[in-house]
Amino acid sequence: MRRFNRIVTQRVGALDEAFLARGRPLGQARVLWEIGPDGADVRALRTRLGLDSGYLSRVLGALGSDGLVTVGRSQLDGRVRTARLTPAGLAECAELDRRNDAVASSILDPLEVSQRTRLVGAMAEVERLLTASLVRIEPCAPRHRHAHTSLDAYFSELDARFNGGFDRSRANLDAPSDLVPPNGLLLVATLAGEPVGCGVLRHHDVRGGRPAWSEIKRLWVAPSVRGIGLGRRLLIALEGHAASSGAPVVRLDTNRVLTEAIAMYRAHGYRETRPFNDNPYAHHWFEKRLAAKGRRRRQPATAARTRSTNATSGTAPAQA
Amino acid sequence: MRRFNRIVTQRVGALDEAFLARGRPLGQARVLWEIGPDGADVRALRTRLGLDSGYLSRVLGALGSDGLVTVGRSQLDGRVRTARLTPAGLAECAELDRRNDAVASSILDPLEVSQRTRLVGAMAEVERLLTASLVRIEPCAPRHRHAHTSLDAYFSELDARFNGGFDRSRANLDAPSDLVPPNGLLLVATLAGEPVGCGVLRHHDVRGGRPAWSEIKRLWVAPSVRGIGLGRRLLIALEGHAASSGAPVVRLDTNRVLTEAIAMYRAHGYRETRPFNDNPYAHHWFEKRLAAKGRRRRQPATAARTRSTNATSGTAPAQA
DNA sequence: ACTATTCTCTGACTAGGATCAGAGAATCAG
DNA sequence: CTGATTCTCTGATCCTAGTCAGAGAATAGT
Repeated sequence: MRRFNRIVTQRVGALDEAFLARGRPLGQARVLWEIGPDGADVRALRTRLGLDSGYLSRVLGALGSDGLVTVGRSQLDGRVRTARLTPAGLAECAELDRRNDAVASSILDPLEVSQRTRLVGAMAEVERLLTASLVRIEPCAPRHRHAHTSLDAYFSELDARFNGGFDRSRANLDAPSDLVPPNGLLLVATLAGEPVGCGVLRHHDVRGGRPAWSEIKRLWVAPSVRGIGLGRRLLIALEGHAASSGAPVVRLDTNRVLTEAIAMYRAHGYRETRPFNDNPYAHHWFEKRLAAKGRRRRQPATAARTRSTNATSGTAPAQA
Repeated sequence: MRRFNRIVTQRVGALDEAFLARGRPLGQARVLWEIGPDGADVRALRTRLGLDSGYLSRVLGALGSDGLVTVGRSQLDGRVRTARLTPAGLAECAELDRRNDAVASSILDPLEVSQRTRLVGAMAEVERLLTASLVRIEPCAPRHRHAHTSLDAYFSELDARFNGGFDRSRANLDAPSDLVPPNGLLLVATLAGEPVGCGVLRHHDVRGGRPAWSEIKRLWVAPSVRGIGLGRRLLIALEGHAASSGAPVVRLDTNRVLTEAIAMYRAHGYRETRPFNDNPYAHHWFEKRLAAKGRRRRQPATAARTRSTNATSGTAPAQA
C-alpha cells in the first residue's frame, strides 16, 4: 500500500508537472478541469475538491480575470454561484486533456501490448474499489439538501423505468417526522460530498418502543456508482438499524421491472410474501426475519459495516 | 487514467494529511521515511526523491536539529554524506508507519472481504506495471558510476549462483573502449536514478564499419525488479543496437545454472550453436540472425521500444 | 601536481497552497 | 416579519515547497 502510493504519486507528480508546464498553477488547473463543459456550482466544487471557500473564490477570480471562467448566480438559489467555462476556458481545458493524454501515453509506451491492457484493467479495478471505499453511509436529516436530491432522483428514475411512469401524488410520501427516530430513518450515501444513494426505514406498529415490523423503502443507487456493491451496503445498513430498533422482521415491496433489485433481495434472504400494503406500483412483496440483536446494542452511526458472506454478485443497483 | 489519478490522489491526499497531522511538514516526513532504518546517502535520497540539493540539505538540517537524523561522511567517498536515523528518528518513522497503516485500514474497512483481496491484488498489479514503465534503458559511459555499480552486481550474482563461484580474473573483462561505439555498447536500465539492470554489446570482426557478428554479454536484472519483463526489454534493446550497427547475427553464451535466461533466449528465437569462444564458465552458446535494418536507421537513443509479439512469459531474470 | 568534476551546504528569493476572521447577500424556519 | 443559517467574497497572514547562484571540500583524470 505504501509502495503503491509512492509509485503512483511519482507518476501523478509527472502529471502535475505537465499541468504546471502549461504555465498555470496546479490549483487553477484542477478547478478548471473540475468545472467541466457543463459548468458547476461553486459549492459543489468546494465539496468535491475539498477546498476552503476563500481559496476557491480566489482561484475562480484568477481564472475569471484570465477570461477562462464566468461566475454567475444560480437560478435555484440566489446564494449559490455557478461557474461556467468561456470558449477560451473550454479550449484551455481541452489543452489540459491533451497534455494529460500525453502523460498517459508516456506511461503506456514502454510497456508491451499485453502489459498495457493489464495495467488499464488493474487501474480501472483500483478506481472502482477505491470509489466504493470512499462512499459513506450516514443518517440524514429529512430537510437536508441531500435528502431532497436523492429522493428526487429516486422518484425520477421510477418515472423513467416504470411502465406508464410514476406519479408522486399517488405515492405514500413520507412526512419529515417519519424519516427520523423513533418513526423511521433516512440513510444517504455520499461520495465526495454529493449524494449517490439513499434508503428509508419505516417502523410500523410501534408498541413498547419496539416496532412489530419495519419497512425498507426508497432504496436507490445513483447510476454513476452502480456495480460496486452500494445497494447491498445500503440494504445491510438498513437491516442493521432495523435490528437495533428491535424489529423482528423487515418487509419491502417492489415493482416487477426492477429485476436487479429483486435478485438482490432474494440473494440476501428475502422471501416473497403476501401483500402487506396497497401500493399501486408494487408487484412483489418480500420479508426477512432478523436475528435478534437487542435494542441499541450496536452504535447507530456506524452500524453499517458490510461484511456479507455472499460476495460473488458484484453488481447491485437497487430500488424498493 | 484521469479519473484514476483523481481518485488515488484523493486517497493519497488523505495519506498526506495523516503525515501532516503528525505536525511535521510533508517534505520532512518523506525524507525521514526514505532514509529508512539502514540509512542512505544524501545523493541517493536526492535522486530517489527528485529533490534539489539545497532543498534536501535544508530538510536534513531541520530533521537534524530535531534530533531525528545524523548526517556524517561516507567512508567510500568523502564528498558524499550519509544520513542515519537516531533512535528518536526510528521511533518517529515507526509512528509514521502506524499512521500509514491506519489510513490503509480506513480504506479497506468499508469493503467486503472479496473486494479487499481484489483491491490489494489490483494495486500490486498497478505498482508492478508502473514500475516497469518507469524503468529507462539508455547507453551509459563506461566510467559512469552506474556502470561500475551494475556490472559489479552482475559479477557478484554470478559468483553466488555458479557452482564453484565466479572468478573475475579468469573472465575476459571489457576495456572501457570496448563499451563504447564503434567497438561495443553498454546499456544500463535505471529506476528513479538508480541502476537496476544492464547489458553489453560487443562488435566482432569489424570490416568496412560493419561487424561480422555482435556478442551480447553481461545481461543482468536486479532482483528487486524481476518479473516485469526488463530482461526482455534489455535483450531487445541490445538486438536493436546490433541491427542498427549492421551486424547480421548476434551470439551469446551462458552458464547452465541460468535456466531462466536460457528459456528467455529460446523464446526469443535464439538457437543453440557450437562454441564461438573459450569462456570457461559457458555451457551453452546461442545465436540469432537479425533482420536487416540498415545502419543507423533507428535513432540509437530510443531504439529500445519493446513490442514483442510473444508476451506470455512474464518473468525473465536474465544473464549472459 | 594540476585541473575538472562531483557533492554538499549556505544565502537569497519566489509563489502557490492554505487557513482564519469577518462582512454582505440570500434563503429558510417559525 | 424576524432571527438563524447558508453561501460567497475580501483581507490579512503564514509557511512549505521549490529554485538559483555560488562557495568550499573531496575526488578523479591526466
